[in-house]
Amino acid sequence: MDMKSVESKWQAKWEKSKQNYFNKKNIDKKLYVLEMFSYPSGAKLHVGHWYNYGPTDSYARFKKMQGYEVFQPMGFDAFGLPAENYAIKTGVHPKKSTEENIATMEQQLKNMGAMFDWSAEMITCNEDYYKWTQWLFLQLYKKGLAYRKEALVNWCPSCETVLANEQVIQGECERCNSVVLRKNMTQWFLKITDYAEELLDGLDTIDWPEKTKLMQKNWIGKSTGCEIYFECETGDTITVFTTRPDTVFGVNYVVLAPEHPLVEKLKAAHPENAEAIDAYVRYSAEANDIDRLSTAREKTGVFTGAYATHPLTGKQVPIYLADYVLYSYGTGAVMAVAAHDERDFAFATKYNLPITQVIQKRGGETVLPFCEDGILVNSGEFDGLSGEEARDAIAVHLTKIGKGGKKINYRLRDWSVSRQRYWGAPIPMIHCEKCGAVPVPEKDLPVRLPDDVEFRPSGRSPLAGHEGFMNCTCPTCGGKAQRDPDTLDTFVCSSWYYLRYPEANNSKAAFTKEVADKMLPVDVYVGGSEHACMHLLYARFITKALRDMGYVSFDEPFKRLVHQGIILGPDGNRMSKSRGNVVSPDKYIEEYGSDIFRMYLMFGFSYTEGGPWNDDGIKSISKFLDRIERLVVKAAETKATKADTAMNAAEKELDYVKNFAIKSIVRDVEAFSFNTSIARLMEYVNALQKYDAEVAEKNATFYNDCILDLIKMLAPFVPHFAEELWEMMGKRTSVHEEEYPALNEAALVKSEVEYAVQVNSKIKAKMMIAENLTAEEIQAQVSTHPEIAPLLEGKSVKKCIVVKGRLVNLIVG
RNA sequence: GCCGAAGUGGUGGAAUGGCAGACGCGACGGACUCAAAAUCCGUUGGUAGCGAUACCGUGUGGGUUCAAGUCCCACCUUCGGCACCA
Repeated sequence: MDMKSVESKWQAKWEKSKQNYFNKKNIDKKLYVLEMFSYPSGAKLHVGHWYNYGPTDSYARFKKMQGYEVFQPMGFDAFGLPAENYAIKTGVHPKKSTEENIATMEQQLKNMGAMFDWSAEMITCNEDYYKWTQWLFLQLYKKGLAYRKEALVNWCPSCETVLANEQVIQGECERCNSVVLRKNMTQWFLKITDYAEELLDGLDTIDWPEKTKLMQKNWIGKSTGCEIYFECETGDTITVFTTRPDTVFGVNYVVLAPEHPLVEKLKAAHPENAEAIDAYVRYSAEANDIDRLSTAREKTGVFTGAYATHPLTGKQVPIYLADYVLYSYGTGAVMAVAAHDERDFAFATKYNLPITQVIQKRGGETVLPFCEDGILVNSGEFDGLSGEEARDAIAVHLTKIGKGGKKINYRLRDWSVSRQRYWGAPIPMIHCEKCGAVPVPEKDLPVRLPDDVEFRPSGRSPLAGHEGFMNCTCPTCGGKAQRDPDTLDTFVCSSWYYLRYPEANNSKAAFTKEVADKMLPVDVYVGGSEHACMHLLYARFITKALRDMGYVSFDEPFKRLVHQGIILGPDGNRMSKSRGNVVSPDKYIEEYGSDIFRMYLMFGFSYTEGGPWNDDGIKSISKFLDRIERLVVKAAETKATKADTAMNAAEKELDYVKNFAIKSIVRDVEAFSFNTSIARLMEYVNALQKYDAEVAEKNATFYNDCILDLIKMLAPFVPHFAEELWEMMGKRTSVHEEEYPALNEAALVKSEVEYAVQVNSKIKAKMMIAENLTAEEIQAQVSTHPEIAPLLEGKSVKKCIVVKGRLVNLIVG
């Protein structure tokens, strides 16, 4: 078959019939199947896109044949750094390169033959989309979930620009390899930490890979502990957070992060140490990511000269600064228990500080640092308690005396969304000298991204240099004001796009509650696991925030999540241009067509595992389809050679294989186990060939139905090929509008089943045994088997295990 | 360092605690052909044997069980995530 012409023929028909468009009339049967939309950074689809979209489309097509009204849209996540970097390198405007890439990719996606509803397409860099991204930001601002604060950003001193975290590769700028510094800048943040607890709890309600849920759980990083107040000699209170209040009697010193606000006061109180303190603060501020990431980095610190009072013992403990304490976590201060914390131990050893043991190992010698749970010693009234008892008792005691209490901390940080970049949605805020930060009124959206901007790095946001953009009037006081020169992180664009698809063309609203509550959540979401702690977390947060603002009624955006694996280069490494192991789908599409390419992707790999690319498998799929074609061509000409009577043995066998395949495929496709589904199809084709070759007098009606069922079963996997065969069989409709073949359980019941017969757990024989026998009858029958009987002679059967339909195990002695 | 996943023939990969290797690829043998391609049929985990068959076999070592690739313990290797989170 000439696959290329067959494919374009059917693609044209589908486009004309609009049969892949979602039909709102059937909304009560909706199934929202979504693949992560693509990022048009390269000009063409790569194998990864194909592997995500091809098999998932087969899933969607399969569900459609099962009677669901499938909604499967596609769009482009079109803002972002690669287009801008490309522009900086080549001078081509990001808008131009993005539009060209999208045009190419759209065509390639159409050539794939997926049942995307192109009427719902949207592109995040278009005004009619980013207008609503800006609207979303304003709603978050109104709700108090967007705020501005000074924060550290990645700064490339050579490019003179801020870098996103993803642009920092092992501490270096991805473009010029300069060592990235950290710099304080005022940034917009979204308050995702408000939802930390709910984001954690919600994980129990969704059908996601356990691995991904665990990654999110660790990322959110809940830890339960205690806050404890240490009175400082300056009269200030140093609050520390600890998960080990049971070790509080072992505190040897208190450590502040170098950025801690109290540092200035301590310096003033101890001018003799000011110089050393200043030097240390400077030292840690200059530490770059490479040093920071080094696991072997030695602990450093400096004594402030000041002391704090231990809340329970009243003892004076020295206050240190050390950058192994992070200002951004907990309270930015810790109590150091050298005997029971590895870091504190290392620090105390280095600076010759005392080490006080307060926990004893249960049964065994305590080797310091001892960081596990044990029995309390040297802890006054708490001596003898176990770790768990002591943590509770000490927390209760601290609360009673007003020196602290229980506290929960999360590692999750608020989401920084300001990007000092050009190719993104402008942040819809105005800065007025009189009124401060003022939101752009919704009626003035979108805040348009101007085209004529110098986007080459200059040390500030590209938009800041565009006077026409920057200068505006304050919506509150009418005075002169300036726009925010930053753009939104592209993850903001992708945090809500699934809400937009069902109403992609709504010009009055981002989406409506009425439609969203019916169409969402997304039933099955398929994409790479690399988004586990970014996009997938942000989207959950935004959904919950929108729910709290009353815009939707559901809690989670993606009910079920599936990650496809990664297709590696033929050498087993990740595909990369520098390795030269990139496999381009195009030449295979050219040679074999998209159906064969898709089926190979589904058959050659375990979907969630992926693996190295290999050319051999694709030829075998091509041959498989050739065999089917020959079978169907012949069947289309087959005339009845036998009266339409009851099935004979050969027909029963064929019917069995067919129904077995149906049953297996229904289960396996649901589990995204495409390779086994196709294996069952191959078995069915083998059985059809056998029947065709061996049975001279065919039951033509039966055989014809078998062939039609085969085509229906092929349809989700090779959609164009199946349409062509369907037409060959004289059909004038689309096979994709057919119902999936129904399972006939009765066909799977066999009168005799093969049992494996074991004696003392070793297989000795195989035997056909009637289906309806009791365990006793089976044992009796097995014992007469010529291979088995001699083995039982003179011995007694002590036990007989019968596994219905599978095996018999005789234990003899 | 911590957390997680995975290790199965020459190869891609299958196996609700119940016949390991489904279905393919490759290889070997055969049919068709002047020949080749294509197609069709057969064999194909290893070792020993003409053979029936026997023994061994799912990273390594233990264990639980009538029965373990699957469950438990320890270890090795690879991959992924986090990384001074108190």
